[in-house]
Amino acid sequence: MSSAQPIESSTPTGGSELQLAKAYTPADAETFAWSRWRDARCFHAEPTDAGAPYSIFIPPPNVTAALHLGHALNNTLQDVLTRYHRMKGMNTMWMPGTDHAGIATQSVVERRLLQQGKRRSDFTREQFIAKVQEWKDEYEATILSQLELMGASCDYDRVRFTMDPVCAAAVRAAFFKLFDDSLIYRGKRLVNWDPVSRTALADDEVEMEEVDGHFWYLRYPFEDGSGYVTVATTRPETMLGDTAVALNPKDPRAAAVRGKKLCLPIVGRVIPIVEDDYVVMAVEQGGDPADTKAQFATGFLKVTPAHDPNDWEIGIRHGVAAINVMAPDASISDRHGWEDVSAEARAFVGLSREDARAAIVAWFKANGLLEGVRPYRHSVGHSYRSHVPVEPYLSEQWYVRVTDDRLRGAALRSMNPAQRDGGAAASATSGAAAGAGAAAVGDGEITFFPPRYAKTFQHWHENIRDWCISRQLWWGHRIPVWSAEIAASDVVDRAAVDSARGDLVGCNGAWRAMGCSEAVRRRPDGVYERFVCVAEHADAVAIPALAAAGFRQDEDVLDTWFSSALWPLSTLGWPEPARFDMQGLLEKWNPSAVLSTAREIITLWVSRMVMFNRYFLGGRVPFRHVFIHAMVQDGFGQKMSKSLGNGVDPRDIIQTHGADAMRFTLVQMTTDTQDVRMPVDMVDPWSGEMFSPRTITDAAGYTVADPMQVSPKDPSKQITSAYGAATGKATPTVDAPLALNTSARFDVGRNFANKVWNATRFALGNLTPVPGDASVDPATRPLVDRWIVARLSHALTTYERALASYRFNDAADATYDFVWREVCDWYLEAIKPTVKTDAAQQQVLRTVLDASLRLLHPQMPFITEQLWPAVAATGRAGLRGVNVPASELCARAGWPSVDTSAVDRAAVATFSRVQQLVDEIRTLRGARQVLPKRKITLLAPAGVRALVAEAGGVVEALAGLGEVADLPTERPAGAVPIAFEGQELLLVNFSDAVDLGAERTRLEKVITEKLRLISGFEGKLNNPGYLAKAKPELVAETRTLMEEAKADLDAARRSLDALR
RNA sequence: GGGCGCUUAGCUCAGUGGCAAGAGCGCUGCUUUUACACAGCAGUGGUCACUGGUUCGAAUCCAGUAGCGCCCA
Repeated sequence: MSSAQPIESSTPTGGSELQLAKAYTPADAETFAWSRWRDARCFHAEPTDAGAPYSIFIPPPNVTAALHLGHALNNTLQDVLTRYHRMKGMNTMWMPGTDHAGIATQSVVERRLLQQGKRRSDFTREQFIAKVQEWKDEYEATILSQLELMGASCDYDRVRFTMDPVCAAAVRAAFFKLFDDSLIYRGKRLVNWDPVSRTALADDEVEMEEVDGHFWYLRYPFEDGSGYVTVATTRPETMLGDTAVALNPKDPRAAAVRGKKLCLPIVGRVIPIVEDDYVVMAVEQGGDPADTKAQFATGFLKVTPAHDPNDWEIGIRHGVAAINVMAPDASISDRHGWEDVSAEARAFVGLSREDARAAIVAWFKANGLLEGVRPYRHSVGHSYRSHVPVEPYLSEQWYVRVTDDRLRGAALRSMNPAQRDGGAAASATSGAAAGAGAAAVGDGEITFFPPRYAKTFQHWHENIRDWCISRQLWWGHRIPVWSAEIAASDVVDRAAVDSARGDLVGCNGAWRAMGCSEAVRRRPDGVYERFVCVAEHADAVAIPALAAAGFRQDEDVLDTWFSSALWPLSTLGWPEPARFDMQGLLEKWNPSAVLSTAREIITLWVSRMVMFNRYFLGGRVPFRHVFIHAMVQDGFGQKMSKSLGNGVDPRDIIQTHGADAMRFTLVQMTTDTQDVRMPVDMVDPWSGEMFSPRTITDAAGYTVADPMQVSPKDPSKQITSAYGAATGKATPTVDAPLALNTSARFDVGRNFANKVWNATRFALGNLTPVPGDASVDPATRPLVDRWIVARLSHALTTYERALASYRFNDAADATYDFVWREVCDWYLEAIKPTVKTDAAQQQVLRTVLDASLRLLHPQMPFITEQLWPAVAATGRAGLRGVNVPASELCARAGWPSVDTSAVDRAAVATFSRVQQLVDEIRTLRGARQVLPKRKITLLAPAGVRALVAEAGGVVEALAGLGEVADLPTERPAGAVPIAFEGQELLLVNFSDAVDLGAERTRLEKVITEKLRLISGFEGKLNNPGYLAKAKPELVAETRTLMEEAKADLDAARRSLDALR
């Protein structure tokens, strides 16, 4: 710590209080707290530590970029849970780490290389991976430092990366077992193919561009010569691969063509007519006239499963073949699956797709089968790399058979039965297992918060498709399979392989003896192929042997989610903990307590973790709760993104508001009903002040900050917005510096932190350092002390209940209301006159303060840790029935508790009356603008005076009373009446002269309000249905309220009369 | 196209059948009362998106309409 450290303690024997700076400076607390936490290693957990296990696996952030506000939110919530349970005494471990994010990371690195004029193909695989590795190292370090800045209490000794050796071992083991259990197979799939770079692209690497194209109307004759149908297409060159024509079953012509066959022109292939809902009907047949597609459609759709994703789906639904007519360079080819090449069709083989399009259109025209051409503007996917149109291309990929009951069924059975719809469907999907009747390990153990997300999970699994796990990338876990073509004579069980119709058939050969798993298949072209999956421990022996035998390793890597799916296993050392010195972790911390994540990832990640964890760990679920948190959007309901320049960097917020302020605000805004809008403000680089930027609408219709802004302090000074910088529409310069994004929302947290700081400062100034006496019994204390102890208990209970059901905003509000509204506004104000001289009251204050810091710690760890030693230096906290066990560190302190014996419910009720009385008097003071210094006199009946007496000076102090006396028989001149519990009280001496006009206005307002109330009550009480059916105590309560309101009304009327 | 949500004060959001609809920010007035002006006290502000229904009673439950968002296809 620097000399700016705001805490300076005097000599212990000096007896004087500690000195704190007037304003809270977050940066000091952040440095101070981390130095203590690090020294104590207090976030490290060992399986042998005491306490029931509580663990959380961080959703590993991608190493593509620094953490954004969404990460800040999710990690704050996880940290709140982690710190809370640690304080509860559980054996708490929060596993940190990062994800290699295959496609995303490779893309950003390739994009950066492209700026230097280089491509992936300029490097060897090893060189390129080294480049990506550099990027990863940089961002992994950034991310971990961000987690620390935010105060995340991860077990940093256990940081994992999805491609480090521990995780890689798990990937190898998992793949091997799935392969060996025949849950992995080869399948076909359409990928986004770039014919120039000859690579597959991820969906987000495809850029949609508007293109001026055409619809060609082609005639396909019926096989029986009875005429033709006309199909419309934007891509006539694909017709060589047509295997059906589809129309909508609702089309009026459907019955007439049902069962008929068509003869595909040029090729001569006979193809069926199928009926499918997907087909857009032409306007004439009942299609939507407002739908552009319907305007262009004929109602007949050519189906080319191998060259169009929608046609692929139709092909699967109707069982028609997929015929690939193109080579990887997108030229027409008869060597990639097209076998029925007619003599006429042979002329097109070898043409580029562009030439083929022209030639085919010409052929249809020449043969009188071209019905027409219409211009059509539509969007076409282009490669972000080569900028040519992307070709949907059929290719062979590796799949996991997640539709198997051992995976899909297990995931469904893991659901809490109370959250799962449809008992019948449930037992049907459990298949054979349902017959056994007994629930297996892990069944029914996963509960979603909020519950509605269980539906997403269930629906996903009921409609799940097999999972394509291969990716044509270099960055990732390489698929551990070697393959080679083999002679038919080498196939041992040829009959079984032949009857498997292309599927892999496991076998026991020489490779299995070497520790590998082996399978053989017969390809459609009749060639036999052997696949060998190598287990990691067999690498040294098997790989050289495979290479020598002519086998080649698969070039592809695994989908990123394959290693992510193993996260709860791999990070704990599965399958060989001893190999990495990680014994005991898996048993202790898997299953974890909760997975906290965003909803978009339920299908990609949550589902797969459940399937894998259950499959590899004997049915165990990876986590018992799934908490889905809200999304943070900008002030216009738009996603925060780099390109819109509306993102808020957590590091900027930490700098301007402090980490605790950011955390508190994020926790408080996390409700479970809806997403949260965060209006984005900017920091003026010229003045340092926050302001709301001018906005414009961009081309895509988004509301964004104007690229150039002016300083709110000095309109002659220019500012560049993040949107301007992100889009290149403005460039930050010395004369127009970049403004940081921030949000005024975080002021709430900053103000609260400052309040906590100053409340503590006040308390420290009033606490005489003593050993502390925990035997002080709250029951012997004055009303206000008994009240605050009861309210502490209430706050703790509310907080605990809220966290138990992941209602974070309720938890934050509980702390805010208790600390600010109750401790600061009432308790501290109430004890000001007495606390300095009352040692027992000091013990109450010390204890309330100590417990408050503990209560606040999970959400505001830094400020509480910094204040902790100062409070401890005043003496041992604790009261009879209020337990706050001593601790060196707030982060390791026990969670406070209040025994029911120390909770005085009567005190709460009485104090609530005191608050009402004070409020009434204050309202009048406010209305009459009575100066705070002026002491006024209250004239009240005996019952009210007794209440004032019981409050022990609190009413006098908070309402500014100088004297309390009995009501005189005659109303004194200048007395102003107020209503309290249906009685009339008088206030006198509050002003030198009564303003009659103002007084009349006030009373008339009171009368109007009371009349409104009374009419509401009367309406109810005159309603026979209400009297008959509502709960009796409710009716009685209404009557009481009615009586009070009437008394108040009468009093106000009398006062008004008196003024006349 | 299918699914899941949302619409409450100027703004951001609570409030899942019962007192008179709440909080924070903003705004207005007063107060620099030695914890805090990043504050205190008081106040202003709402046809609970719309239409219908159930109920003694609806912001809350049901149905429909409109708008917005997300996921899947």
